[in-house]
Amino acid sequence: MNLKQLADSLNLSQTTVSRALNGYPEVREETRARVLAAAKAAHYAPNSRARRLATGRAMTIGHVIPLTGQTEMVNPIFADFLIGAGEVYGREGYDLLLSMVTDGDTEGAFRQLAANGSVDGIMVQAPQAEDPRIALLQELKMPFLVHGRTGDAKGYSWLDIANVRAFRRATDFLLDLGHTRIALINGQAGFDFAQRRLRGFEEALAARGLAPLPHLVANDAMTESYGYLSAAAMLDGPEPPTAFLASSVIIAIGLRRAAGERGLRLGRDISIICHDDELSYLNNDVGGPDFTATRSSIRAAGRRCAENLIALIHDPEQPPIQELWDVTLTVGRSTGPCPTI
Amino acid sequence: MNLKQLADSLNLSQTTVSRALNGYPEVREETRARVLAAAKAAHYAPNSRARRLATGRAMTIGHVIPLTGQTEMVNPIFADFLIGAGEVYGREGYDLLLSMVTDGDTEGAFRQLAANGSVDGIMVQAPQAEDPRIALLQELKMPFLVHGRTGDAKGYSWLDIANVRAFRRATDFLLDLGHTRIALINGQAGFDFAQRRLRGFEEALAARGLAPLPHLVANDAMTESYGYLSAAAMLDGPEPPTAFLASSVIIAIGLRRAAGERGLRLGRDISIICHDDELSYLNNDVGGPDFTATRSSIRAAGRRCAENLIALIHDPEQPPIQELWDVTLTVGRSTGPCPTI
DNA sequence: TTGAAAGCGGTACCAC
DNA sequence: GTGGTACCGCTTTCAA
Repeated sequence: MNLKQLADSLNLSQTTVSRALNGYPEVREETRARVLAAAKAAHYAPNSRARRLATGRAMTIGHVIPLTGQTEMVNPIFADFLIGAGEVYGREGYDLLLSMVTDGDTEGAFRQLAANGSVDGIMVQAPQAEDPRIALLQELKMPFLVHGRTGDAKGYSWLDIANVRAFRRATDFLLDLGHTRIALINGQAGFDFAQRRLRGFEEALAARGLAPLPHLVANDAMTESYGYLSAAAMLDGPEPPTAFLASSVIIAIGLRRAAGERGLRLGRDISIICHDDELSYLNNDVGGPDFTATRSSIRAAGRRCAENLIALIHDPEQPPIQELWDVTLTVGRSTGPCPTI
Repeated sequence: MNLKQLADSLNLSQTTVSRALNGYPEVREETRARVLAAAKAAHYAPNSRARRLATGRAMTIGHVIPLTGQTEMVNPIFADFLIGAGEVYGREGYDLLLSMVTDGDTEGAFRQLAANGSVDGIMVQAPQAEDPRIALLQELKMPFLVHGRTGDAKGYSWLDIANVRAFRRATDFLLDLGHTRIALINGQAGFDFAQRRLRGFEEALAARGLAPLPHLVANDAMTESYGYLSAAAMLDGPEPPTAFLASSVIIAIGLRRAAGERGLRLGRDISIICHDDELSYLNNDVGGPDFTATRSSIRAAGRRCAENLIALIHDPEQPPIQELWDVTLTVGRSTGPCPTI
């Protein structure tokens, strides 16, 4: 059943039926009711391909995932962000186009999406401190929103958390408890967020005349085994840390395993503050059951990014959206307070 | 730049240019070369919206993710399967449409996708033993492929692993080591895979005159905390298990933590066999660094499912594709052999 | 080997 | 309020 057939069956023109279906005001209410009833009865649904061609809009938003080696996006974060964004897209009538780039040619993928008009906008995740994707998307005049920022965060739209502030505060918290040997298990150094988190860490230490201990700072792709291995090495090495600051839940899972194996109980023998990217979450026990809090905050981040990207698509001329989220420091959710030294 | 403009600039018809670009044989090679060169120079890319309308194909495959409560798909598996499938789709010129269903109305989502023609096929994941999605998609005449099976696996296409065999073999392995108190940390009982895995477990035990110990069998959504809590309870309770059979890496992560906290070393004090869904993986230490093996096998599953779904879309009349993957039992990858009793 | 023209199924402008 | 009709940009007969 297509529009023409529906219109014929009602003895109306396609125009009128289309207007009735799309809520245009100039249709008589009685007519609209008839049309709606007939459409429902016939299980009519407008062909999205035709509609897209006619309107010139793809009603689709692209998420492009680079799959090259280390830089690859980490699982839990990736999935939950996607889910949050997907919820909003669905609600707003947009489809989510997920594009995997395996050959490292993200640039080509963007150009392709722009040239063949299959998306109305693109979500950019995990920006590097200097990220060529920004300039490219600007050149392509493709609406986009970045989750996170580059070092120079001017002239484009992004949503990010206040990484420096979050890590300064978390470090302060641990310092207040008397810790002096605090380890920072950070993400890969190229990512902007990792640089900002390090800065927050350094600033808090500097304010008390301290500096990061080189053997207690690690950078790598945020995985469980990285958390485990780096924590194990630090705990077994000289001058082991008395507290950890983990850059992600996934790291903290490994970290928690290393601590557990050594009989160190969280919140008593050792402090772990886990930051979770995104809407933000900071605690000392890596979340309650199933990381529910973390997962839902990441989803919330996905939702807010999606909402803002859609706003940008609807009005590309608006000034850049730039929103900084502050982090909530939640402590002792299930393991009690962090230990003092 | 569209086809008409490109054709005009070459003093050719749209027809010829289209044919040249799409590799039709009746174009003179010289003409084709001219067209190709001009298209490249002009950065021409056919408008996908127009092409989809004209061909009647969406060149898109839908993955529908239900987000209702417990049944929700577990993160790592979800993401890696998606990545594997996405690789293949991209290579074959298909887009991946990801649709989140938040209100529980998966049926409505399927009907919508079918009616408005925005996908050419649908990938179905995590089927229940009896799953209404199968009949619905058949009724809608929408090509689909199921990763996993229902209890009655007839009349539709699926790829699945040999769950019964895998769990029988894993249980046998543990029994051969002398274990008698083996715990099974399984997925939710409604899922077909959980039922088959239980069956394999039971069969292996029965062959030696044993039966599952009720206090050592657990069913729930496969999460880290579920693995942790159920293992902790069993280890601290009466008649603790000497070996675990975990239904997923994510469970095994939690399980490993519980063991670690109690000073039990894997492969020495306790045996853990972790099964990973999908293409399949079975070992005693939950995979090497970063679960690389597990993740890549799940991706491989995604790839194979995608390839088969595309084959099905290209020829919907072919007999159902039904493929059973056998599992490899890998032991002692990094922690040595499993302990004998 | 090439071209003219009729779709594909909607949307939206312009009359009435 | 309703209808006629010209697109949207490409594919695909059918003719030449």
